[in-house]
Amino acid sequence: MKENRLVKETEDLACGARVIHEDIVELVARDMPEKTLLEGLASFFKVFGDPTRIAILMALSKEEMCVCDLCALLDMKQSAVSHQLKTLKQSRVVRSRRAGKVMYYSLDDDHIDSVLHIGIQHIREETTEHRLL
Amino acid sequence: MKENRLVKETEDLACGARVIHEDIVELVARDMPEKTLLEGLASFFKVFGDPTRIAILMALSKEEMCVCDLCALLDMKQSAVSHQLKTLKQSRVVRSRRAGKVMYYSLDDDHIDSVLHIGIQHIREETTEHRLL
DNA sequence: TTAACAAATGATCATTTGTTCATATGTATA
DNA sequence: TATACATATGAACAAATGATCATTTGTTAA
Repeated sequence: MKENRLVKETEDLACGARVIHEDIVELVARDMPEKTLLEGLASFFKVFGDPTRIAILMALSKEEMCVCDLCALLDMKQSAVSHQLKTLKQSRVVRSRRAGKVMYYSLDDDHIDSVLHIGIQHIREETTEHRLL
Repeated sequence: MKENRLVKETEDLACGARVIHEDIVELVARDMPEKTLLEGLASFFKVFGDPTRIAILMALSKEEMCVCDLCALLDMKQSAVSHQLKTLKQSRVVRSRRAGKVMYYSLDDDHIDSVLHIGIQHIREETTEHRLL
């Protein structure tokens, strides 16, 4: 039976599941990124997962802006904006520069803009597909 | 005073903040995406903000895989994997196809792979910069 | 139809997250 | 130095999230 070559009954896995395609699992396992990279990626993207932060990023993708201007633009408390900017900065998504009392924020590098635009493209194509189907 | 042209003292904003660069705020406000798009983007990216889901996506970026193989690869309970796959599918990040009892999952489109790779690039350059500074 | 199994789902619970309030820093200027 | 202002930060709390357990749904083959 050639099926036996592919199917391995392993009741003793921690997850309690059987492996159906042992070969593929091993192949994929071989070049899975390290846990550190997976976590790094997750916390990088997590930052994009909030509407307020996305709004901030879209704004900064147009212009460098200071905290209180962002407050006005988003109609949000200064504290809330500052907290979010801190999150964004810690993840190196945004950089800041001081000019007297004013702190100016801008996107850290071009990757940020790229990520945003791919997201927008993905969403637009989704809604387009709906029309086609 | 030319400063007065730029500075507008608006104590009556909901956010209680003053606008320092009124012109920039208005400029940026003009082509801010709609709230719907901002929320769409956020929930799209939110999906990338978890190590387990990133692991699943990295795996699927190599090979189409079924649920129990993912369980084995990630050493996770079938239920946990299924729940995450549901999340991924609802956000149209992943698609599924049934073959008998087995459900095969794969990335929804090329955007997903692009997003992942930009993330990886961003992280790599970060660590490179550290060495240079 | 029944047994076996792959996958999905609902409820639960500990943990994380985002906002708010109150307050603290840091900077410029009177 | 004292005051005003731009921003940052800590504590608190409601809301969202992810894993787990138990159970259900859907599919195949005996």
